[in-house]
Amino acid sequence: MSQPETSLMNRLVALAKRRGFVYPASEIYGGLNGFWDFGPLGTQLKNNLRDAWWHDMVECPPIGPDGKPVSIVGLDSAIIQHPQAWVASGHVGGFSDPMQTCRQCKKLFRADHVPDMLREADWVLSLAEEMQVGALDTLKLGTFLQGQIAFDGAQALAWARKKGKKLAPGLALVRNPSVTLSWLDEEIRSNPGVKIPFAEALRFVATEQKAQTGLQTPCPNCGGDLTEPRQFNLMFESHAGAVQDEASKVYLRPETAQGIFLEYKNIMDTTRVKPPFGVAQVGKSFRNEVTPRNFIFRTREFEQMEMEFFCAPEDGMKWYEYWVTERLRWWEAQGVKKENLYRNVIPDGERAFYSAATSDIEYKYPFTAPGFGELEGVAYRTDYDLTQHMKHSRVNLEYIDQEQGNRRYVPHVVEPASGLTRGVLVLLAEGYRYDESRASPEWLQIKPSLAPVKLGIFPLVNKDGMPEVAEKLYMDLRGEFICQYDAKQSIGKRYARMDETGTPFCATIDGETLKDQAVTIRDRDTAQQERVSLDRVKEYVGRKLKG
RNA sequence: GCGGGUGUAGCUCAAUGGUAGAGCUCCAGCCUUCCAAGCUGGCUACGUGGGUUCGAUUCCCAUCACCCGCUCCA
Repeated sequence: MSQPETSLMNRLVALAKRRGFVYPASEIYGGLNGFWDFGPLGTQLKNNLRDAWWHDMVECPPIGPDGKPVSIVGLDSAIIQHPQAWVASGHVGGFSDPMQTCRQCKKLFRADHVPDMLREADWVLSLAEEMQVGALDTLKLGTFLQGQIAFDGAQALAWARKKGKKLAPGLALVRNPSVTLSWLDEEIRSNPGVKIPFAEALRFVATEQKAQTGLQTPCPNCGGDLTEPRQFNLMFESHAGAVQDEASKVYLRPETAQGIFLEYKNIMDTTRVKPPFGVAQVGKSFRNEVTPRNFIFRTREFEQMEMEFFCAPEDGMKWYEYWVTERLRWWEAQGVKKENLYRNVIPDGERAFYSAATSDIEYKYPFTAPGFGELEGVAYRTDYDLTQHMKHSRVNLEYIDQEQGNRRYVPHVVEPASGLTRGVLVLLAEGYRYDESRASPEWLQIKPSLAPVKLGIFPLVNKDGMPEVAEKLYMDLRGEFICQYDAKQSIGKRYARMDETGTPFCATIDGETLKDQAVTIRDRDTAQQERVSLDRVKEYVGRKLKG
């Protein structure tokens, strides 16, 4: 079927605004980068998704591998916690990533990624290759070992001198031959026949040449000069109390997870849970993202649905696999098509340092398609968090398992961390339909139980006693599920309005109703109608909402 | 943060150095017996701040927001 000219994302943003799902925050003041407001329908949709998650996590958790329901309790911790908590979690140190920009090509890099990127940079590799080729005759230079370039120091030295300066693994040599050559001299003298790993050479040069020559680390992209690393603190800061000094500084949480670890002991002491068990929390988090982008995909204020699952160390991987599978299944159950979901297993080296295994559950967003973008991360965090908080707080967080002869251990943690804000985007993108054969070409196919409005109630025409019957039906049902009474304009227009907001059912009172006490119920997806007697509408819709 | 693009009504667009139109939406009324029908009327806009000019929505500068790319990330 034909699609309109504007991109799917543009149409989604327009529809979201037109129908009151999502507005730009502070729009009358020109907006604020990275912030969005949820309108009446968007709030309802978000709450419905949140409630579904809460129900399936806390109120009625899934069945575990042993055939019994897993044990999960809920929590709502403060957004602002003791500043030390963020030191312990690593956010104060690790979350403020130093970034560098290239003065030539203007690209931005995380400073700690630069060495790795350099190792694989095209211009470095091509220089290495050149060196290798030149070496074949006489020097036997350059071998590739596990992605690293190692070279024989003495031969590299000779080769470099012969060539003048162009020696690559010593990328270093290219940029500052004298410093590196003298370093090589030293290394070779003290240790003849040494093989010098590329990364080591690089690290040396990064510090040495900077100290001696003022030259900065080269750019992985073009070889140009990078700026000094600049601190980007991703955490929002505020002050607790009226006095704004260093001592009163606090942070808005960048993730909800830590609140769970902080309350771990209290929950253990008061609620009779024991490993394996989970603690679930939904709430706002804040990050000063470098680049908020893509509508509500990356925002500076966002909402997370996180669950920390505590288990014995030896069971960590088992539960990790369990939760990856379970979470994929859950998103499918919310109406997300299997082919639009993807499990991205994060490889070694790309994971957070504390994680022994991580899988991202990714969705084929309109702006990533045909690729995928993150929706939820399932991380096996080992005992990192609890151990850190033990160190910093000096409170013992070990579990003593009396069923295993008073065995002591720090529980391991598997964390399914989902973006609620992103989930709403997924529901909108997944539900968006464009079909020119319909009177309402644009409509939202949202799972009925998640739809903001469940039932539209219309008198076919605004006379002959129909409004009275419709109003009575509305009064009867408004306590059961969210209904909308609408008597304005033509019936087709009212159906179309409901289609755009994703309302799954519309009950219409027509001329026959007065005789047979029945209404037609129109299905959003098929536009088919079914005649249902007035006293059975509640049961009929209620049943459909469950299905 | 860098580069590129865009900014006129709720949405999609137009015109113009002399303060702006259309379609759809929305609201009110009439009408209307099942898929955005019709008639009448109504509300609503030049992102913001400077500069040039007699006069700026239009030209220039800055800024803000959004989109694309780099990068980051739940």
